[in-house]
Amino acid sequence: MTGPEQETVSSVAATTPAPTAPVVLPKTSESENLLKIRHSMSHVMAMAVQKLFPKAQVTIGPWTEAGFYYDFDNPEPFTEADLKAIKKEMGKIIGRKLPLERIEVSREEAERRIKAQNEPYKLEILERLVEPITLYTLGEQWWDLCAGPHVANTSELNPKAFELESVAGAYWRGDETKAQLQRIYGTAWETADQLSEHRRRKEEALRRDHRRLGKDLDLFSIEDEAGAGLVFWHPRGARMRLLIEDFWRQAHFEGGYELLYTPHVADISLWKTSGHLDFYAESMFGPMEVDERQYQLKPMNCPFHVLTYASKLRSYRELPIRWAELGTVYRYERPGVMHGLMRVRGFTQDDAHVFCLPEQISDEILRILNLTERILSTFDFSNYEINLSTKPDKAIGDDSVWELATKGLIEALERKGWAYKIDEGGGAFYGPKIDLKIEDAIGRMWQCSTIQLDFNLPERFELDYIAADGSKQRPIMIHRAIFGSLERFFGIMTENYAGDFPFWLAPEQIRLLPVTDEVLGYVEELQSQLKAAGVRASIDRSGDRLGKLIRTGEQMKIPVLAVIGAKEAEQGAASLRSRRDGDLGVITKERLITTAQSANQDREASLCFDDSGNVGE
RNA sequence: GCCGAUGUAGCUCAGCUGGUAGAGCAACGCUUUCGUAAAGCGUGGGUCGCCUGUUCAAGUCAGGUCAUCGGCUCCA
Repeated sequence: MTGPEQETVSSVAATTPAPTAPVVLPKTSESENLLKIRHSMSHVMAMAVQKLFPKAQVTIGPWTEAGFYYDFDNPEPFTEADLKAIKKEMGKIIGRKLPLERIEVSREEAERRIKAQNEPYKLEILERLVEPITLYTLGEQWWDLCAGPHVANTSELNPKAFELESVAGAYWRGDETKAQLQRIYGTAWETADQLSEHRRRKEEALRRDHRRLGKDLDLFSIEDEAGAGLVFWHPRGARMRLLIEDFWRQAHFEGGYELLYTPHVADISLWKTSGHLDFYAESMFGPMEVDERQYQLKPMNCPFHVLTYASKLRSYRELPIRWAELGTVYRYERPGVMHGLMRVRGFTQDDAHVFCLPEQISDEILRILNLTERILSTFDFSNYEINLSTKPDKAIGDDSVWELATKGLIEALERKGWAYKIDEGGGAFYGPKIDLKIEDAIGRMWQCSTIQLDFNLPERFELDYIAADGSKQRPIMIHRAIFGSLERFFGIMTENYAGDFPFWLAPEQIRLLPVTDEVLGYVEELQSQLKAAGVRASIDRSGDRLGKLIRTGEQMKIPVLAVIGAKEAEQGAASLRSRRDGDLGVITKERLITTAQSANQDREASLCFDDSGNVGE
């Protein structure tokens, strides 16, 4: 468990950030200067590439949040060594203090200049440009079609504040049927300090990578032999998942839901009826034949919940019906797209469906928003970005239904008091939706939760209920997921906490560290008492010295390490060291047990003792 | 699926232009019974992702395949 790699990892974790003034990284979108730098830097790179690789044709080269990239069509892919050479050439160009000049040209003039250079992609770009057509020269020789803005001279570019980061394939115009280009990614800043801060952040993201932590903390694995995108939950990860699921179930029961279990496969006719076979087939595992019937592994849970609804006659008095399920689904993902727990082929949705009356929409959505907030905030996600997506051009259902439903969503958001953006026409063909993104500890946004109205499935399965007047009516169906995918959420949460899980969620909460073998009897007694109280306590029996026991415990990010030597054993106590809060002092075992127990009950992030009642010094 | 890179012990990695594998940590054993981030010594452990080919000889070369990583595309 302890490799050289881990040493780096844990020493980063152990050292508090340097107390020097923090470098604030400006965003391209906020800094005109940075935007110019990056724009110009991409031109400098393109010029460097064309000098070193005369056959390279240029395409586009925009700025990004952390830098810039440029796509080239080059007969040979660029290598790492090429990047070094390109960077060196860029340094030379910058050193020559070349002016960048904006020139406005006629379409004909631009075309003439491009043809002279034999740049077919530029010609294609030109076709789509509207006047005024501008180009920027870089020195005497080189120019590119560009709207700008740019720095006035390469002397404004800091040769110590940029780096070429990677090379990757990219399609022309992002279309996979078009030519594959070579994209070179770079990062560029105003100062060298900003560049090193950018590097530090990249390392920080690496340190938090759930794939790394999943391995180091022994939470899960993905096994080649079983196949890509299929997750094995190890005992420690499984324990955490169970805690998450238990909390989720409790929250759902309290939130007025009932839970369902449905099969993993069903006769393929179900997927014909639902329409998935028509519009979702390429994301589905192929069918399997059993007893001359075709069965289909489920990519979604909804048809099962719909069938459950349809299993008997429903009255309006029953509505709203709220059913949730932790349903494991399988989806075909193309090779090469899998990514740790974030993108897999088998995952568990925290899926729920609400069947309700049209006039109940707003109440039900509000109820879902409240439950969503409750569940996400328990994992310390409390900054949200909300999108409301409305009717697209191609849609089913009457305008009046869409209007009613969209109004219901807006009303719920207003009642909740949450700010939201409207994505006009961004809804699914079968109904409007609300998507919610959460912000993690290092400012990244992740979309997990989604609430979608569905006018399609009730229609296809001819769902109905008996209304007050005795007539048959179609219910409104709402799909919603809060975690989205349990696997993916687990990955996001792991990165959010950087593996330093809150006390209640940690797979191993308290590790007892015997200073000598003499105290093992007492340590074992304490462990079984903690376990009896539902606290996940373990004993480090390695026989290593205390320093090593602590080191190992910290590396495994155990929330509480309990040092027990002769003194503590005699006092019936433990000397506690909290990963989050440092030394907690010597605490009697009774207090430790009750405090840990209530911390579990209240889902606390750490153990908290007030000062009274500590044992001696 | 596409472009590029990678795949050697449980982990992290070394192994030059082909001559049947090494280190550190981990594991195990012995000694040490130790007080808040690594005690000492020793032992075991790999058909070098998999298949096929070239060669007297393949971890090393070639082809295929699977997986992983960085992207593209797609998406929970």
